Amino acid sequence: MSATSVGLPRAFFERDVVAVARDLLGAVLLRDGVGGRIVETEAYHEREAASHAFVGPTRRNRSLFLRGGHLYVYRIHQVVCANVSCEGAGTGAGVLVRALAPTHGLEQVAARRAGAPRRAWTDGPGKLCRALGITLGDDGQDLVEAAGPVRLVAGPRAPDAAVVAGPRVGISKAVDLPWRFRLVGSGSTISGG
DNA sequence: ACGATGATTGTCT
DNA sequence: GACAATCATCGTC
Repeated sequence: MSATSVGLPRAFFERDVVAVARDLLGAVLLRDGVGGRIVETEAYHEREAASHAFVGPTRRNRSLFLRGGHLYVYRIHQVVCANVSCEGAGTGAGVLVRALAPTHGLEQVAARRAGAPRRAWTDGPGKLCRALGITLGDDGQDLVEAAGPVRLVAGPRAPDAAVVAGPRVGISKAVDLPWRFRLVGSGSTISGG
């Protein structure tokens, strides 16, 4: 409920997708006031094979090609995951939000993740979407103009010492790119996950 | 119209 | 750590 909550500007997203993925650590993702601090992200770009945008625009991935700052929500297996589009219009690039630390609307989060231990409430891309109530209906929303229920609020910049970069997980192509970023607490062990 | 394919999660060992 | 569930999307016939 801070009066200083500031939505991230368009220019933040219209940059190299890898830089945005790193800088998104610490930002707060909310849906209807429920959400938390982003602690893990991954960058995807149309020029590498692991990206949904690699094959060019399709009905499903079209949001990735919108100019930076739009939401791309897709379904995989039985789950929904959320990205934020980056770079310019026509370029398929986006940051996958892989994990966050709940800070707002804890009751809602707990209710939606009933049955899961607290540590597993929002530690995966599908889990956090369920916890926040993000659905396919949120696909294509513009986060900068905040016309929809999803908001992305700036946080203090994560110090480099607290950021760990490594290979992305859950993919079979372009596995060597170190485009996964995690925010780790002081004293935390760095494990590949 | 048909078949292969996942940017995952939960469960079992 | 390994493995199956499960279905919309996408390319091909």
